[in-house]
Amino acid sequence: MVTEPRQERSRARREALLRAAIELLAEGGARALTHRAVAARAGLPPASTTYYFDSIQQLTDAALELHVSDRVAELDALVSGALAAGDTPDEVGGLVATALADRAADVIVAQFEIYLEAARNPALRPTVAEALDAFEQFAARALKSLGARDPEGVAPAFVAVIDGFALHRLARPRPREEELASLRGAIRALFVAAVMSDAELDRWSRRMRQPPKP
Amino acid sequence: MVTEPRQERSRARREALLRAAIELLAEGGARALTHRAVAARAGLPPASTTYYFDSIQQLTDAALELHVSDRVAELDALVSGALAAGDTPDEVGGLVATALADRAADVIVAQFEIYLEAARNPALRPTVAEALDAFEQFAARALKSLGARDPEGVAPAFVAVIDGFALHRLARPRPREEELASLRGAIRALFVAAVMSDAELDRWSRRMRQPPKP
DNA sequence: ATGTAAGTGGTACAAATGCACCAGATAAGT
DNA sequence: ACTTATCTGGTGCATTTGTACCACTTACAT
Repeated sequence: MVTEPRQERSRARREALLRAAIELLAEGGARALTHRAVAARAGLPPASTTYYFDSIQQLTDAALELHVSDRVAELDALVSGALAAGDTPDEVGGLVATALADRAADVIVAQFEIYLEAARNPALRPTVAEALDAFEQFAARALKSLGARDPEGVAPAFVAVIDGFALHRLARPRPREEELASLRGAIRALFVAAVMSDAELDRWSRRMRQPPKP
Repeated sequence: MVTEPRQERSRARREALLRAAIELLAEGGARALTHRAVAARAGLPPASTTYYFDSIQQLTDAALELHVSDRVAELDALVSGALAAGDTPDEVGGLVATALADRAADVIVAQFEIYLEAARNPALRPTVAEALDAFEQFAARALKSLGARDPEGVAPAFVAVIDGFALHRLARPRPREEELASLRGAIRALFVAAVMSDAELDRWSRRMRQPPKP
């Protein structure tokens, strides 16, 4: 068992190891997360990893948790900024879309690695759930301030579409303008649907062509 | 260099190794993909992996490609089925949403591992891009048959929201009904926006409350 | 049928990896 | 100042891993 560091320099070293781990994870996937590689990336002796963490799994988990809390803080600033800077809903949506589309790839890769790891390791779920809930609360806050009828109900879709776009962007980069147009369109679609009443949605839904029978 | 198998039994063995690799990838991530583990899972001797593949990386890539083509075939059947079975757009959307939400977790995990691997290994990009394009073409086909104004333009958002929901479901499982309601709502929002004209969208957009200045 | 290419299964081994250990240095509490 | 807990950096080792090797069997073309 390893206890939390009591000295400042030590705390900094521990954190350096975690950030090095995140970098390696983003660059090379879980395979790249070895004691030696993490220590080397952090510029620390090989044994430092085993001093601060009982196992490589524990190191990984701790790194994921740190990254998650970083992302929550980042989004907090982003949403506040967009709401303060944007004059119209489309502008706010555009600002958020741009900021999210411009995130560094390795940050996103690491975040998604965490989601996947949480899928197999339930011990990580509470941390991830907290982050996802936080993301959705930010979205709900923004949606509410724009007059959405059911901010909490729409928020998950909002976060989902953003992460979905990010995931696809990693795997198949598209021209930035095309990507942004798509993302803005999706955000606007969710915005509009969020302010429509059920009856109005139904009315529009009925305007769609019926699927042709083969 | 390893050539394609000439004998049927051999081809089957190669494929068994690839499917075993996908299983292991879903269960334990990239760390779990070792020669021995793959061979053991496939019930084959340890050396079979080195006979069929030059390196573990090549094995991994081949496995990812196989999985991708499986998913494309699966979606083909799904979309055709939903379009044939659903009477209204909401029904079609509901059918698709349900089928997608009910996919086995390990299938989705493997798929997303592939996206992330493509982010770091550009050699995989063409394969993944092909799959994403195929997904979007299916979506565009469905959207078009429902009367969307710009099916190709909306399709990426459609696929993004579906994958986004899937990703979040892995990391933070929610009650099935809640999840389905969210997903159906998002799909309906994209449907409705897809049949609205730009002018109509603008009109609705203007109905939103302006963000309050702090 | 028979020679050759393809496939099989077992073993071997160098390298990498996770983790343990420990002697000395450093900081914190008294 | 002194003592104790914490931290550091180096080395050692058992396991696991990737890959090479090879004797043997099976399938296929001639």
